[in-house]
Amino acid sequence: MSSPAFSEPPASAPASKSERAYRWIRDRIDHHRYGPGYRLVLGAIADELQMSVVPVREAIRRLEAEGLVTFERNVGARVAVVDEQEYVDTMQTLGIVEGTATAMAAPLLSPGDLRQADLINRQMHRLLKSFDAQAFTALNQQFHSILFAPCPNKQLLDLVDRGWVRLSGLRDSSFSVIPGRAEHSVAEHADLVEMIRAGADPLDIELAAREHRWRTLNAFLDARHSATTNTANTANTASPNTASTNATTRGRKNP
Amino acid sequence: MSSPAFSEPPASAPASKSERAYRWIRDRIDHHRYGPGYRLVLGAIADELQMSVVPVREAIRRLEAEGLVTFERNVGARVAVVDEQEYVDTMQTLGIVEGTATAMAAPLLSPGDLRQADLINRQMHRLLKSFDAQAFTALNQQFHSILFAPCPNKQLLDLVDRGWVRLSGLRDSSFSVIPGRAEHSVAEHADLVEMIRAGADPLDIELAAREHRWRTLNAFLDARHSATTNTANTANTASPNTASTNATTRGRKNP
DNA sequence: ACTCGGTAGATGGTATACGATTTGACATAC
DNA sequence: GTATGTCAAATCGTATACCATCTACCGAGT
Repeated sequence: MSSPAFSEPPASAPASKSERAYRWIRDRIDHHRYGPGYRLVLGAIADELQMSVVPVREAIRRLEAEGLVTFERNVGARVAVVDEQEYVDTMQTLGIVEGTATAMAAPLLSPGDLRQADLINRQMHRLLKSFDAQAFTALNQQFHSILFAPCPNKQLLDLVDRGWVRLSGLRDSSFSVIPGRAEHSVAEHADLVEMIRAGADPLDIELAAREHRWRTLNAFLDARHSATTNTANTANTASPNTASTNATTRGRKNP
Repeated sequence: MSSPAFSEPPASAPASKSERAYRWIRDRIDHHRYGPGYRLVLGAIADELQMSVVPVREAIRRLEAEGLVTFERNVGARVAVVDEQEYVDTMQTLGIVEGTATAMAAPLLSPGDLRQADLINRQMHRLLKSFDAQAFTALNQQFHSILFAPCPNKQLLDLVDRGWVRLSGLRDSSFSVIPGRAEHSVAEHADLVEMIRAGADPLDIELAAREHRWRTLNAFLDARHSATTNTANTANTASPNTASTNATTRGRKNP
């Protein structure tokens, strides 16, 4: 009864195929395997996952509703392209909801949590020398996740989560594109933790967290507008997606 | 309820069936034809809309992703039941995003817009005598919609919209359950418009709008906790859904 | 009476099949 | 050389069919 040939699917959690498809696609989007603009072809995905197109369609509907993919009738779905305007909007919105979530979570954070956050920030500080945007971004998310995790409002946490996911398409580049932003970010992190530890007014914490994110946004916009011609090249070296994006935006096929 | 500018398909091309199914179901949820807990049976809906179940399934996936319906594998979908905790969370979240949206929109409001808002609030004031929760709520939404409509952040507007939709299941009862809340609400509306007209600090506007909503929430919670036994009856007379909800929660069929 | 177990019907899950639409390319005319 | 028309391939949209699973009901055993 241990492991006969039959009854291969794990009896414990037989997730539906559409669920599997959803997770599979989402995973590839999250991990940048499918960059912005990548065409999601039903048949191909179904084939690769060894299922029919129907579950894949449903998965894509969900992703569409979540704003992760765009959809055009009779043409198909592609990973949502985050243009500058959307990036700005999302970043702004994330600042708002994350700020409030952090403020709501602040009184519920244990000393251990705060120490953990400090630890991560210290790691980020060390990373400043041999700078690795990928790793830095990952730590950044960890840091903030700790701070807003105890927020009792599930809705709000969900929104924060979605904001992060939406940005995942190009958030690597944020730090790499903006000179000096990473250093400031680390310093602001330390301040934020200190405020929480000191039991500051929730509204102050909220605004501090919000401003922290908005400053990154503003730095991005400044850098973008001052050096318009140069940015393209910088972005190219930082994110390997750019090339494929350009290639896939025009034609119908994926490379 | 009515989504903002985007997500409106060009009228020229006939909408896909899954799109039609989506709108059809969503409309019934918005208009309380399908109350919380109502079972959405694929076959029945497909039959009524004269299509196969496949498009209906996709529509339900979208609704699921939007949080309007809950789903259980091999059992089916039902209109999301908003329990007290969810109501609180949603109301709180709505206060946050709506507050910021209102603040962002404030400098972009024309004198005409403000007059329009005033007009609606005056109507609400008149309604206070012959009180009609349904109408009052509708006007309330109109009022706030005017105030946050020019907010340039589409993401944020989308979140506000979703918040309103999520609450539509029981927001009628908010005003009817809470004694005196409607009066205060009208007064706060007037204050809010005046602040905007005077060009107040955006942060002040934001917090005023937020507090306005949170006060409704707090009033609801107070009323709920002080008179636990009585509230149930009041709610019953206000919302006809309650009976059917109880009936459908246990069994699998809808009445 | 109560519980357990089995069975039938209802409903969801998925595969397959076929029609509809779009796209890209090639050929032809100007 | 450019524009336009035609066609085939790719892909999406939907219907139908069939299997899997759940629920409700009913009868046997205690």
